[in-house]
Amino acid sequence: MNGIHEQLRAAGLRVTSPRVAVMEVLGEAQHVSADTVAKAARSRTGAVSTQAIYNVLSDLVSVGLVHRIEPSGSPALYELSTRGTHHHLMCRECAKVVDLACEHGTDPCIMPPKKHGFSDIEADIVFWGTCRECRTRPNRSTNR
Amino acid sequence: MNGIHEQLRAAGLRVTSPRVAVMEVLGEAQHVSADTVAKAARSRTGAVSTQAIYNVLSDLVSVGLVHRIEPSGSPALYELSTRGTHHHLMCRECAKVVDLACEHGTDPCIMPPKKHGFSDIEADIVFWGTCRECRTRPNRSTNR
DNA sequence: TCATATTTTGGAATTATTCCACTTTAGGCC
DNA sequence: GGCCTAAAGTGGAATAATTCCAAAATATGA
Repeated sequence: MNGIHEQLRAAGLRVTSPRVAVMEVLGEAQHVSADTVAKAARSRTGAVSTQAIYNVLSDLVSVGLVHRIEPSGSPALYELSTRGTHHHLMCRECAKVVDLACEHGTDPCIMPPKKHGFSDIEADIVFWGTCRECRTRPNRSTNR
Repeated sequence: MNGIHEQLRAAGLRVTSPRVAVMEVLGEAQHVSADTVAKAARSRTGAVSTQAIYNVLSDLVSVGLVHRIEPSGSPALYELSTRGTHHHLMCRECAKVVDLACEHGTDPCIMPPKKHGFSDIEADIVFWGTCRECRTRPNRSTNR
């Protein structure tokens, strides 16, 4: 019934409460930071060490259950891999994130033309822009 | 004669020794970290504060003279914008960087299909892979 | 040459993440 | 059902990259 236990098992991971809590949190929120995951997991399980959160997230990413987005300058964000491949569009000013299907076909956008001897190539593309709200907000400060 | 002074002026920036030093450093090296820039600038100009390096790099990026690459998990890298638009292929293990022309035409790879109300959209695509040297190195440790 | 806005300095603070040594726990086994 | 052992978690300190702040220095243009 509870798919999380089975997913963990299938991935060769032991079922522990931090892991279950993190999976549950990620099931309810999209692209969240480690810190956000930690808070949400704690309000669910009680005490969970920060280290455990990072370990769990790292393990889940390793086995492919979770996807890590690492936007420039912002802390890494995590989401369940089950949502399918997509990229992200992020506001430079308020860090809002919009999911973005790659509509230019499949490979071209995510595979580089020449491999240069590299293997296992992948790309997470984060597009940066300024969202409407930020753009039209009255007195916003310039960039520095 | 010295294009750097003029480039700075044209961009509306005052000509200061940290700025000139940083521009010179970037003229000789590709995709270097702030720390590397700092060391190289110091060996050229004498003392330059870390803060100045960050300020200068940030200013140069703002006016478009310098391009910042922000690979996931690694410190930001900087390079002169004059080298034209290209993306990067980086080794997960040794952080080696290969320049990569986008050969799938121009727009498709760097513009998202729908703007979702965002403006000034851009993307720096960093492809990740494992380079030949790392892949064939004998006893490399697994990922955690 | 001077005034002033812009830059730089130095030092401390932050943020995100990782390291380390020790304790706890999940899950196979008798 | 209760051990055993490897796997996972804890707590606390450490690190790395970057930013904040207030004071001192300096580039420019009037």
